Amino acid sequence: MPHSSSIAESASTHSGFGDFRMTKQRKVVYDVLMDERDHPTASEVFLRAKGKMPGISLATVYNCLETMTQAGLIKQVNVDREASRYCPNLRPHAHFFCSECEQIYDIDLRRHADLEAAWELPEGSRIDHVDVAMKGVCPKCGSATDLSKSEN
Amino acid sequence: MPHSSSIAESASTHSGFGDFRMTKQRKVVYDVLMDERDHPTASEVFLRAKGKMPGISLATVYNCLETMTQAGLIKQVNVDREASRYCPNLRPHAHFFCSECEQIYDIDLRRHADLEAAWELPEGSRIDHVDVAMKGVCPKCGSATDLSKSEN
DNA sequence: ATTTTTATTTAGAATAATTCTTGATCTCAA
DNA sequence: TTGAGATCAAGAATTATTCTAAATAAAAAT
Ligand SMILES: [Mn+2]
Ligand SMILES: [Mn+2]
Ligand SMILES: [Zn+2]
Ligand SMILES: [Zn+2]
Repeated sequence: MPHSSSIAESASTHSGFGDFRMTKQRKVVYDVLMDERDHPTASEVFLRAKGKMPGISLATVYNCLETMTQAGLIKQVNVDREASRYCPNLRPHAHFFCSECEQIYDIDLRRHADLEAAWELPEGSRIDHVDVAMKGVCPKCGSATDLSKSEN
Repeated sequence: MPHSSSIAESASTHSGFGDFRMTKQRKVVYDVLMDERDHPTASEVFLRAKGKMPGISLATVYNCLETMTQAGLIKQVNVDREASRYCPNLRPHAHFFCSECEQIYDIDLRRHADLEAAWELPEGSRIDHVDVAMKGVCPKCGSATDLSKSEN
């Protein structure tokens, strides 16, 4: 048996595809997302990936992010019309976007919380996916802003 | 007293701005959204607006949608990376996107439902806005699909 | 091991939604 | 009426993303 076996090393296992290959490039892109779980954009992933594999191209980064999203290994996260960001956290979670530091934070669902119960869904709707995005100010920026506002 | 007084006829009243003018073009764009509350894109609004005001330009439609969004008269709705759609429904509501008919439906919040309670928000977070988007199949398409699937 | 097939990578061109620029036109208020 | 600021309009520019086509790499078949 060879060395470590992470989720990223088993190929077609996790996808809905019969043929998803965890290539060197895809591994690098996946590792970039796992290294810093800060929801980078494709361009940011590209820059970081070049550190590990100088020859990789932006097109390939886009390809990898696309196929891995399709395969369900990562998630694409959209905030308004900004560039898509990517997230390797597969638990169901919401995203909190701090408008001060422009960081995106993962927000976990409370146990037993029923998301769909809060909504007046028409009878017979089939829900495949629920996307929750919150905007505001994170605790760190909130206290910093409070201080700068009181000193005037 | 002249004719009807809708929300769209009072100018700076509803905005955070000191100077928002409800111009002829903005009224046309607003009325397009009110006429068919189906979340059209900017291009769709443009086509419909030309019916009421042939000389209007796409740039102006974009400008109107932008300023009216800023003013809080309408909402911008984003589904994935697709073109933004626009919605004049100011009540807090979620959006349901049917992947069959590609229609967007407004989903109202149940009374007394507490959206933020479902999430493990870090202490001290300030939430300004919560965005909920659901994807699936609407009742109409759901039953239609069932029939076409069983006849084979 | 060699060939064949298929998937993937890559660079650059193309696309599409949106934003920007600039000058004309309109509106408000002095 | 006149001047300042707001808005409109046409087209250029931007930007994230997708597409294209040829080269490369990996898997399967021989
Ligand atoms: Mn996330
Ligand atoms: Mn709506
Ligand atoms: Zn912050
Ligand atoms: Zn439908």
